[in-house]
Amino acid sequence: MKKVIDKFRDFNRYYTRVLGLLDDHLLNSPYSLVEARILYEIHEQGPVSASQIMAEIDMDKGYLSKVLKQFAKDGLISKQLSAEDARVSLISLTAKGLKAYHALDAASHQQIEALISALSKAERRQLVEHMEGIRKLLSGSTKDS
Amino acid sequence: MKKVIDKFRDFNRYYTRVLGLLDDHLLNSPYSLVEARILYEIHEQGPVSASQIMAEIDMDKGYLSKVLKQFAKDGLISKQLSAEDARVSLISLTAKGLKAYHALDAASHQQIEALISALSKAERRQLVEHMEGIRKLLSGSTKDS
DNA sequence: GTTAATTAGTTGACAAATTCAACTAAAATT
DNA sequence: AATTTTAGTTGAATTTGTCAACTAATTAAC
Repeated sequence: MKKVIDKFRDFNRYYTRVLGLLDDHLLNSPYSLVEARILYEIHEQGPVSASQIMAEIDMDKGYLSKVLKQFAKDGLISKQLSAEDARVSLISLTAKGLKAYHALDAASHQQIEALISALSKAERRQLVEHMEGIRKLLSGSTKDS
Repeated sequence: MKKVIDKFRDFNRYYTRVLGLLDDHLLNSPYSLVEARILYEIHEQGPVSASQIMAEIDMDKGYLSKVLKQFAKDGLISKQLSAEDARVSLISLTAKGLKAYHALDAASHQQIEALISALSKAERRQLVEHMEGIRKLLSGSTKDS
């Protein structure tokens, strides 16, 4: 009988693969994983600073800066200087950015839908319970470092 | 009340972060994520072909070839031509490779241990049940494409 | 309230990771 | 025997990510 930690690690390998399969699909889009995630955060958090994005997604600030620069160049986002702190720009999605986000969102949604298509209502409820259970058990250990 | 798919996606974002934190720790080692995973597969599957590794980890064969080349150069693996099929080499860990694997394995083990250190026995059992529950519910949908 | 230390973000140079297509050689198919 | 497929390699190119140095603004210290 395997120990808890080994089972945990088995699951991590398994779920890494699930996430990989889901992400693959995203490759029909012109956006990388991180780009998609950044668009998501901007959409989610309304006008948001680069620092706030960094707090959500762990990534190098230099790299983030470059991705945002490209987004701006592509007309996906707009920046507005913060009134309280002139160092920070608050970033929002433009109409074009919102459209890009929606496309990614819809694709991702469909992916998951396909993944759970065979599950009954009860099974879907169980699935979500398992996910929330894991999160509950691990939270406290995964607070922002 | 959020729908199942949205909760699924929430969990994916959450768990991506958990995996990211765990992987971070691995950065004290001289090996990248994929390298660690490849070492794991070689250890797990005994003498194994590059193709078999590719079946487990989804990655470009050219890239895998290069990583394996470097492993060989570093003395972590040895190759032996397959008796049945002269195109394939069967890869094994050398003593040095095994040592490298064990170091990674121990570090990863400790990481998880730290993550669940606050959990009681019952909670750990629940955690594993949730993980196995997810896997059971999703398997069939996640067969090799 | 001027100096020092932090913080937000940018930039360029660089290194690492990944992709891709062309290639060799062996095996399987027709 | 000729063709196609499969395993693996290689080099060139791109993408991705890191790092340190930098500017400008804010906060803390004295």
